[in-house]
Amino acid sequence: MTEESADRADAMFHALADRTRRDILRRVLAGEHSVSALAAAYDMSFAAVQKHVAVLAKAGLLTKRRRGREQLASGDVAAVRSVASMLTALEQVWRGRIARIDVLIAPDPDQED
Amino acid sequence: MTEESADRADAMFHALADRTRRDILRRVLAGEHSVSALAAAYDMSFAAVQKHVAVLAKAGLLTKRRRGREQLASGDVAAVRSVASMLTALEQVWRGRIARIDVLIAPDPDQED
DNA sequence: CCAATATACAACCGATCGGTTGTACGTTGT
DNA sequence: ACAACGTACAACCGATCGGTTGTATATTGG
Repeated sequence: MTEESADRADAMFHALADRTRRDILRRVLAGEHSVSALAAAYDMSFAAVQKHVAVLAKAGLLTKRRRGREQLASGDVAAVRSVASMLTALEQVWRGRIARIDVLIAPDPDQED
Repeated sequence: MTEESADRADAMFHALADRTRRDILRRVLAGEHSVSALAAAYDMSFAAVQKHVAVLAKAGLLTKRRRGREQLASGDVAAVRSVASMLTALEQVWRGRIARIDVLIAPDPDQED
């Protein structure tokens, strides 16, 4: 379970670690856009943008719904908030120096301490 | 300097997109730790941990100070907050459904990100 | 002085990344 | 009916990633 949430965190931060994807996320948080409408905004191939959208979708940061031949993407604000809350948890560690509840904050990789 | 802030954002999200680095960051936010003290906590080589620390340092998420032959790492909570504020900005885009696409493309330089 | 400690960094390796082109397939409008 | 559109995916490529080992350089303690 902690392993899964770590996988999810990895995927979300990775998805956000690319400026094109952050820009796409901004657009789909503002409103629904088809993949081709998104692709038109960038100086790269349709396939490249489609892959960026897929990365964001896999991370749960956006969802897609079909409308005819189009695929409409919408940003998932709850997922964005969940990333923000991870950072808030880190900030709380700093604030309180609560080193003892470390399991709550970050699912530890295999270490023996 | 939109390009530089995007570079910084790339570096920060990338640094956070690895569970070992998130765990290291959590530890150094809780208090100063030498690189070797950190390395002792993980089932990987010292060099691997040292590189993770370097990635976090390059992203500005931690700072190092020398104490004799040791290098003490501390988490930079301001940097963590700056990442959180990027997500808050995204959430605001969702909340307001900002229709001004031009603002999304060219963020005004006097805003904090 | 000398051995142990702490760090840094280079070289290497397999895996993944971010991009490309090409192909396939369902949907739509005329 | 059928050409154009929208999407998905595979194969490929150079670059980067996350790890390793090995070496170099300070610094410390006995």
